[in-house]
Amino acid sequence: MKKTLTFDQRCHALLAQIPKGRVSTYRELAHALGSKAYRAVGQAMNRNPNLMKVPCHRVIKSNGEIGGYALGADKKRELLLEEGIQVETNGRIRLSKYLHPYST
DNA sequence: GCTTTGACACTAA
DNA sequence: CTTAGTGCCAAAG
Repeated sequence: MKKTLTFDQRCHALLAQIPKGRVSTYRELAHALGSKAYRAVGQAMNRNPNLMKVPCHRVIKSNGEIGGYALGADKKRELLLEEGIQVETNGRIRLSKYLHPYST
């Protein structure tokens, strides 16, 4: 039995901690892992970890923009609205209000 | 084991 | 505000 958890897997783990109606950013996520692999974090999502298991749609850019999504950024925006997350007319999200604070 | 690929971040102009 | 360029890291080829 080995863990050898890949960077991606660790991202999924943190992602799973994000409650509904809350979001996180690629930067925060990477920072929580003690890395600056902002890009790698996104990679983990794009590789479709488990859309049913990991709330990939709750991860946005550090500047508040929606960012991308494997199923389309538009779809992602819908999901976020479903979560009760308001999106500014400029297509941005107020991080100061929805950003999930990690325990670490 | 080096090269390519990205759902990003940051700075400068 | 936008555009362009550079830096960053891990996974896949």
